[in-house]
Amino acid sequence: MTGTSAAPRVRIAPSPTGPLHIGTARTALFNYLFARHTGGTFILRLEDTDQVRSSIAYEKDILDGLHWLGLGWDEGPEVAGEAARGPHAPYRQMERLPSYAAAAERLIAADQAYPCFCTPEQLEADRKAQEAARQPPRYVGRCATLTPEERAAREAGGRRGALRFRVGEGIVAFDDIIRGHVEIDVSNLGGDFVIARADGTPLYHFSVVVDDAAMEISHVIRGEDHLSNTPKHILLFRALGYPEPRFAHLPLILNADRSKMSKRKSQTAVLDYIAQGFIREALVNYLALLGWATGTEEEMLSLDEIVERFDLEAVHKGGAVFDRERLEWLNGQWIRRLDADELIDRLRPFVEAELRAGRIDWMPSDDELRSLLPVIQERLPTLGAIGDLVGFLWVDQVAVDAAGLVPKRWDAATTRDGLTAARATIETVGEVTFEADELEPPLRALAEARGWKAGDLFMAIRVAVTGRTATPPLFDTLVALGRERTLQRLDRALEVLASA
RNA sequence: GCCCCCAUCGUCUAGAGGCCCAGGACGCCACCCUUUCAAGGUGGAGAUCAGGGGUUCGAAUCCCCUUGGGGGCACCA
Repeated sequence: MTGTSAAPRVRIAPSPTGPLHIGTARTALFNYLFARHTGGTFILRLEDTDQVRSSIAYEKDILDGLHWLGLGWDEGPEVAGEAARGPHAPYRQMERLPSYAAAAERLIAADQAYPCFCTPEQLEADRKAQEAARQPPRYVGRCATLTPEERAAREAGGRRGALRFRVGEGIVAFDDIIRGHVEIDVSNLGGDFVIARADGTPLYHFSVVVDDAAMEISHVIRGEDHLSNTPKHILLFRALGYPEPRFAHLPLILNADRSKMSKRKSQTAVLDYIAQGFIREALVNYLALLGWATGTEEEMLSLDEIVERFDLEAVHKGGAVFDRERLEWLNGQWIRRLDADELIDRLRPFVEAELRAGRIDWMPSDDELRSLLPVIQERLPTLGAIGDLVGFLWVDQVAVDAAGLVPKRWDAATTRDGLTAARATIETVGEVTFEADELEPPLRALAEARGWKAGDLFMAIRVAVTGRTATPPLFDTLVALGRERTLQRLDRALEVLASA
């Protein structure tokens, strides 16, 4: 156990082998929450020792995503011209190789680790045999008892061994902050495990321990998938003479079928959520409530409010299914809370995306967006829904077909009459000012005079000018469209009806 | 196969022995509002608290077993 009085030091240690995953974001969030709540330090470390799968592009995606979420770190790697921050730089494991080599030397000197010359083929054969015998996979220990002469002989042949850690015997116990007392017999660990590749690069179980010790991590808060591996880490902390941090294993985020959330079955990339128009307030709020609750009935909480209330010991043990519908609801709630300027700023990129995708023909001005806010703000489940909601305002022409133009209770002839009359009314009324309040009464009067249900007439107009049956309120929509374009679209619809 | 973890409405959860024949939210249904769609309001369906044993005057809450689910067991992280 570490000292209890010092401020906590926690870390998020993603490996840049893929885009920022929802699960990583949640783990980062909980570490951040714990650090901020306790006045501790939040550290970011990149675990890039898997050279084959790691890439700088993923690293950027992860860092950008965490920034986007508002989860700033106190200590972390240099990035984009910025110097590394914190007393334990560097924060990329591939830049810390000497420290692992030194730790490895100490273990070898103490005979707690030894080189293993087994080939991948041999290991694979062992595994197959164990599987056939219905035995759990485990390293058979072929190289555990090599004499110095035997080692020398193998090394003379130019072969370099991977480094294995001697697991020994006994039971490792620890008190997980979330799960309570956990005990595991090391005989179930699968035998002596590899801590460094033949090329000298460290493996996760090793580098994570060396770095957590070096960076004085006091609380290791991570996913439950690491629970079974924790004894390996504890063994290494002890062998290296380092104090053991406290552990807290978070429940997993699950697919709908309750398996660990995966790319195959769920949308896992944070960047994809961002691209669809989920906002950080909602994502953070939602993620915080996956596996943790305030104990009250409040559920819309800002990051700061969550920090205030967060309690690691109140985190659940059971996994939680990721429910996108609930996220969308929360997102809509948060969008409605955004003030005008903020919403416009956040909406702009999504309108630009519509333009790039060719779904609209020009870019509306900020003022135009602002004037639309009263009717769209409560209708956006995501920012990305903007195009679908009002994209028809920014296209040269909407697609309408004769059948679609005719309201359910009407026929083509009535629709023709209705639109013709409505056009005339709108043209007349709109001569002076073109406002929703001015347009509605005369059109209602028109419907009344002709014995039409106002809703039917409105629906015919709606489809004629927007090409859709579901839109924001009609008169606001006409105003947004403007008199000229409203009339043009009515004319166009009438032409379509005539030629049908 | 072995080890570990977990278990309250479909989902996220409240609940830390009596306030619970279980509360809230999402989703679903109905109604209200209403020109459509949303939003909002009101109401409803939905959990014998996985099952079975205990402990206790009393258990969703404590213990045990069973079942179910998940995770781990790489020269991945």
